[in-house]
Amino acid sequence: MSTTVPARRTTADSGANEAAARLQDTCLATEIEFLTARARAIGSAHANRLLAPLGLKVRSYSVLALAVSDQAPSQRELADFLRLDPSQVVALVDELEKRKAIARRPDPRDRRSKSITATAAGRRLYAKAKDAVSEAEGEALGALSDEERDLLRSLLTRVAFAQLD
Amino acid sequence: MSTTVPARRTTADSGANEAAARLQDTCLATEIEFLTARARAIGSAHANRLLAPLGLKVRSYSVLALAVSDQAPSQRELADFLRLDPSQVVALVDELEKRKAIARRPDPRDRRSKSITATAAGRRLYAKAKDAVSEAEGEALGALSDEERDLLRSLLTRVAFAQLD
DNA sequence: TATTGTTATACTCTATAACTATA
DNA sequence: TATAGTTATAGAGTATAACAATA
Repeated sequence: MSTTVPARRTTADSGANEAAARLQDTCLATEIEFLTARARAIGSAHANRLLAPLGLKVRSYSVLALAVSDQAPSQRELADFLRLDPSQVVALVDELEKRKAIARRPDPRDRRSKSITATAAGRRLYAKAKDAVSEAEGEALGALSDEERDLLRSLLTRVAFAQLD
Repeated sequence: MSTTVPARRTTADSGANEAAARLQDTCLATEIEFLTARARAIGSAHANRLLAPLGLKVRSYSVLALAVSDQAPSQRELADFLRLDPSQVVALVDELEKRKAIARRPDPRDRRSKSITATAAGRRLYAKAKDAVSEAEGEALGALSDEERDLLRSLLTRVAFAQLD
């Protein structure tokens, strides 16, 4: 299948792979910014595909996951943590509330603020969704060993939470 | 500044950081998918901010970077490599061509295809843009040593180019 | 006066289908 | 018949400003 003849395509697939191999020698392909973007595009495509049967996407899944935690975050805290605008969180919370997966509770200590918590149905939904996301992560990280995944996780954690702004 | 009293906010900043610290204990915060998305959001925000004075964003910068390489990629190859739809590449190439930074050249071996190459002005623009992106990468990866950055780069490369689909 | 949640709005990004010209 | 580039369009994601309730 491979050849030393200078770049002559046979099928669409091999052509694309040849081109990708050539372009991997460019400066751009060594930039962590670019690699992160490409890894995320691949990862969220996998996750969205496996979450679709549950009526979720990575963003609504993320809100649900934080609602299931015992932290009872406010919408503002969700927005900061997920790097979303507060107005986007409104829409995501609306959607999950309409599905009876989460509930808004007024915070007695600050009545402007609303704590987001999961319902029993929301916790059941999350259990399935978490399995789907685990499977997606397995697909996306198939090239790495368990130890390498742990290493990647710890490096990314330090980048993702470097300044907590 | 810190206290052992249970979660009582003083300023907006410390409140956000306290919440972020609490939410870092959740399951979601250990998912590589989530960490990758957050790292990318931070990284591209830095890069877009520093590229703005040059009239570029991360996507147009990426097209320019590949045009500057000696690979003379086709638009289809750009789309595959950058994980963009071919119709999006049309708009990006249009924009950079209008600025005289890149040029479309018909491929003599396949007249359907157009090779994308940078002009002299495009190479000068790229030189400045690359500095901006390097600075952005420095800001985003300040928490990591050089060795750790190399390690992160090699792990992400294997994830980003696992199957070359 | 400042902040939380909310609404409205616009802009960017992404995905899809159809068309043309070549192969 | 299939592919590269193009156009058009719709949908998803993102950013901004303004408002009411509360601090």
